[in-house]
Amino acid sequence: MSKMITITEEDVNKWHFNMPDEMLEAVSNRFKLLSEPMRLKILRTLCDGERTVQEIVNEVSASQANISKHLALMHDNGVVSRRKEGLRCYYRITDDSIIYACFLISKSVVENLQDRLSWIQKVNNMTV
Amino acid sequence: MSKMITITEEDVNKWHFNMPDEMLEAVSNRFKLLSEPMRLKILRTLCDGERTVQEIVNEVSASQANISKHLALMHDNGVVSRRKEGLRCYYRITDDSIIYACFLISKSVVENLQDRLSWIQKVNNMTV
DNA sequence: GATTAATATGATTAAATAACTATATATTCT
DNA sequence: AGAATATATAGTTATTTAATCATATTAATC
Repeated sequence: MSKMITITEEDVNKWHFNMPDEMLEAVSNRFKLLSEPMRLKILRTLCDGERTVQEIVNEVSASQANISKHLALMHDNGVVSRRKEGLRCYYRITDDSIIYACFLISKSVVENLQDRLSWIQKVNNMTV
Repeated sequence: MSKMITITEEDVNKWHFNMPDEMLEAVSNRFKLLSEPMRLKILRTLCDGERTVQEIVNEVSASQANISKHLALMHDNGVVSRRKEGLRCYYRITDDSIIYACFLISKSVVENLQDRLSWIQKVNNMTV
């Protein structure tokens, strides 16, 4: 049986009833970390397991300084963890819920696009 | 039985293997929408069901112009939908996955905080 | 048709930040 | 010790954007 996660309606109710404003600040901050394509690229790479900075630099083809800053930012916020081994520094995703959230948002974005597409097609059928 | 959602490891694998760079752009954009405390406040309000602009303005105590702009932005991106009725405009969350994602991210943030707290406590026990 | 109410939109300003360049800090190897 | 390698960090610049104020649009009511 494969690893999986289940979210119930109660969970969500708990979320929106108990979430104080200060907490929203922290949550928005976490979302902000996920709102850069470059950081998502890095996370996509790390989905497979830990990687050194150089490996990430090669996979996403960006400057070393840039990647390093993004990793530092995500590390400071607990999104990724690191492990030093000699000269290398291995980064990994701290918590799988990040990836689950990425999946959910992707799904939502795709469904949105599909809705718009089908709407456009309907309009086309009407006017042609 | 309450409504619920389940995400498997295969879903996630599908995500990170099939996600092209252009899609990452769209996903990061969606995350960006969720990265403002004010917009999260609005969404938290909408969790209960549809609300007029005025109702939201009252609940989150911000200016009408500000709320209206945030709603317009989220509407343009398909995060919220709207329904006009006379002078009023009712907004609602388009897709529940948004809320599920909020829940996941909140959970991740809370767990992060707890980890740090327990670490601090360990250090305290050592030095006291 | 003028007035009022609800919502949306333009223009401006201040703050945040991604990318870049150059440089610094380890750590390993000779 | 010194060279080479991997990673991190300042400092700068350009871009984005949230909030605000003023105004415009739209719909209901008198």
